[in-house]
Amino acid sequence: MDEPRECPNCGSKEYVVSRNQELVCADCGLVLTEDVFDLGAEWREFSSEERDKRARAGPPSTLTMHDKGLSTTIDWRDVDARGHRLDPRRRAEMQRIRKWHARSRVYQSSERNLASAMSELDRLAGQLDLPRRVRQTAALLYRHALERNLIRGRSIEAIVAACVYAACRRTSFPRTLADVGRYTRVTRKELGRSYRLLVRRLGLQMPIAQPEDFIPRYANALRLSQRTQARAQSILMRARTEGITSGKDPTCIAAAALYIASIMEGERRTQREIGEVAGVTEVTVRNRYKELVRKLKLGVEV
DNA sequence: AAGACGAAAGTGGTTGA
DNA sequence: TCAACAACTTTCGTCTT
Repeated sequence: MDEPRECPNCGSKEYVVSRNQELVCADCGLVLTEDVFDLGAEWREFSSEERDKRARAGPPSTLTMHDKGLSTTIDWRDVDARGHRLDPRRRAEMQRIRKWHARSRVYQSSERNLASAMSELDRLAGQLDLPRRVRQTAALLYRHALERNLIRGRSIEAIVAACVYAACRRTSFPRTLADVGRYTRVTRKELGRSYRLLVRRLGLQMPIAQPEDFIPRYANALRLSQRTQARAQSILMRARTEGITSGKDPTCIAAAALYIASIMEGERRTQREIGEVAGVTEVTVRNRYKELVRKLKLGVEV
């Protein structure tokens, strides 16, 4: 079976897991892997003293070994297999074993939680096309949530989705709650609740989403030119100085600005097309764009 | 035929008593 | 906790291209 590997650089067998889930040599800092979860072994949880005290028996529990390995339970009664009482010496030993057993289970359960959470995170992030930095932010948030015991009693899926959304917000990578919700079984309501919980309990402060953030993504989906994008951006800038943007759904504003820009630049898209990529109805695109035209006095011949 | 339009009624979330 | 409220959606009939 696998012994903890030696660091190829300095020979140390001590490792730490860095913030972004990389396995790092504790002595020289060499990064050994970027994906610690694939190792499947829990030995990295043993700190130096612990490892000396604990002799390993059996293989490392892998992620696929759901309830095997260490998770056998130990009877609380101080009797042996034949039902005879144990002598005090044996009893003390059993106490010790139970204690460690319980501790290892705590590790295991949080490890297992983390493992399934990370695979869910990966799946969700993949569907949403999230870049690495957003995924890492999400993973970090999840770890914090786990440390703060926010997961217990809630579904992993919900918290993961909330972390993903929060990560998008934090990194100003524009995905809406609805976008995230689209790829998870978690209901919108539950997702929103989890997200608020996360923000509150982790003391996060979020930059509010700006309409501008959504322009590139929508424009891309609609195959609109850079000129049109720039035009939309400048419309939004003016809208902001006029104070029209506050209180409205930023995606709606972005959609409306793009609609106007597409007409001005001669690459008209229908209200429906734009509404579709922005996830709003044609009616709302219309209302917002009418408002923009009126308040900004834009000369758009329709 | 498809898109744009606007009115009216309905929905889910926020706010403030 | 409840009601009022604003933003947004749905639906639908009509007008424009």
